[in-house]
Amino acid sequence: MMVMEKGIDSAFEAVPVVETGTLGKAIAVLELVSTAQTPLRFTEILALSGQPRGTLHRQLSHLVGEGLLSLGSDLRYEPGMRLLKLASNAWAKNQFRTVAEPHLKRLHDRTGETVHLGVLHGREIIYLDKVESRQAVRMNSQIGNASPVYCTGVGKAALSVLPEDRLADLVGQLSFQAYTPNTHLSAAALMDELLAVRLAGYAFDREEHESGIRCVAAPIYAQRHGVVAGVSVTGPAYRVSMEQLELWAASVCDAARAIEQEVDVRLGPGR
Amino acid sequence: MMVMEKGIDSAFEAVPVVETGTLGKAIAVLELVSTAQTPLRFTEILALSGQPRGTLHRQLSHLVGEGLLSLGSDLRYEPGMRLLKLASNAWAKNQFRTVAEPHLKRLHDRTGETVHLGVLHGREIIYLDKVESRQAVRMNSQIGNASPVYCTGVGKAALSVLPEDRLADLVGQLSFQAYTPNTHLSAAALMDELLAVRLAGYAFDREEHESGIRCVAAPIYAQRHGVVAGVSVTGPAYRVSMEQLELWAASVCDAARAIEQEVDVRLGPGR
DNA sequence: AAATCAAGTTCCATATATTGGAATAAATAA
DNA sequence: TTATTTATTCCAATATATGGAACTTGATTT
Repeated sequence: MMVMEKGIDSAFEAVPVVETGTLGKAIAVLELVSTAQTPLRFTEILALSGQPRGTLHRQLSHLVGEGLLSLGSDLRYEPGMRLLKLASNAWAKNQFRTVAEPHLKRLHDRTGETVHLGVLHGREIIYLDKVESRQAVRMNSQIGNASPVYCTGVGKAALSVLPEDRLADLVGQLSFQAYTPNTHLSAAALMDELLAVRLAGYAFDREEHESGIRCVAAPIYAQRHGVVAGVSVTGPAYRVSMEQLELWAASVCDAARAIEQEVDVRLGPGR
Repeated sequence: MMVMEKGIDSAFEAVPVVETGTLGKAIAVLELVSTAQTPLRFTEILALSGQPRGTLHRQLSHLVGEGLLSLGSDLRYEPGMRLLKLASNAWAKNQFRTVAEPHLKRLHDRTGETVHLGVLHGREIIYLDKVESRQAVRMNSQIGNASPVYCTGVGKAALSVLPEDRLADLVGQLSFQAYTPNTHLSAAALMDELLAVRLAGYAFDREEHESGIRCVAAPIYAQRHGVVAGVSVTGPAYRVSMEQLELWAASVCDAARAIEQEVDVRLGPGR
């Protein structure tokens, strides 16, 4: 039943490959409610989840009892505060993030643009940290945010260092969506670009995820820690030319390599 | 078995009052790992959790399978990326936060100091949002962070609007810790101050949680939504005098009342 | 190398919690 | 009021979790 070697699974699989029992079903309900655009009523969840009434009712009451969901007086379920608390802990103590932090700052000092740190989780990139020029818009909006691998700089950088078989697996499971006119829409197109990324050692996002936003990213492969990740420098197209990004590529790669090394030193042999 | 009226439970109880079955036990393990200062090995968790070996092993494997924990190649368990993703969704879509946001910004514009929005969850305050002057230090550190009710401005403000019986319950369960020389250390002392807070309509934090940090806070009681919360303006003692805070109190109260009203309008009758 | 020890994993009969259909109750509308 | 939708509770059947013990694995010592 355990099909993967232990340890390095986290970066590759989000959807359970192992049995997760009743917990898995409960978390599926949690995800459903937490992904919904607006608080849901019992019947709506019933329809979406496909669970039997009695079962769903108990699952929800358990989730509410744990503070993972909250039930308003209007009988609508929405994500609970405990999720924030758990995640806050997770984020604050994350060793990979802690190690990377100063390097992100330095990269930001050099470029003056927004720096992202994202890790590969299943078929998505989850942003772990961000250093922003000024607090222009919402500052936290990005952290914990999940974005597609195939149209973000960090995503393509991360993919470029995956072992061949893992990559094939993952790309096979992707479904492509045209966020902008520049978004890659086929596995073939993506694989083609990954070839170029592997040669250069860094990846661009040429307004593929969001019009008017481009970035340059470099991969971080912390094998021992089972982390496949990436750093990027992002900016608005009107201010940051592709030539500029090209010039920054070296710095981004430096930062990535520095993080990689420090992670290996700090979390590697010692642990 | 259900002892509380439905709907308004979320703000008052964090620890399960209802049975939460196997989910509860799994989440307890998750919390344990996620609260630890450093990634834990199986045996350490075994000792801390008090569960039998076989049981714990399965719980952990389910949590890992769901991406809530991750297991490194060094056989240490640490919080998984999925927590961040779930929380990010929860935060981004939180209606209370969304409604409050512009009011927080306005309050920040008026005062120039850091503005916090925190909600009462069980015996703690969980920070839901923050508007900061400049990105001095870590900007995200505060969101999702849990702080004691008895020594934060937001905490005392929130307590001041709780119904008598709920308040008694909650205060009875507190255990006090001296974060600074100014921290209240007894239920009596806290209740005394709450009396004053109720009269004034706002609360101070006189360097009770962190030396050199003071704030003024006002309560938000969104009954319909089952939310007890608070807004605050926080600053370093060297720059912000108590007199200054006193002057800001009116603005803070205005913001709180505005949020209260808008929540009632937007989430109240319509839903 | 072999032996020892510690840490992690699997096994399986038993106990228990989950399951899910159906009945009930509560809220809302006609 | 009655009708109707929606939420909650009930309970026998069943699947899942439980937990002690056996087993593996890997490191350390003799």
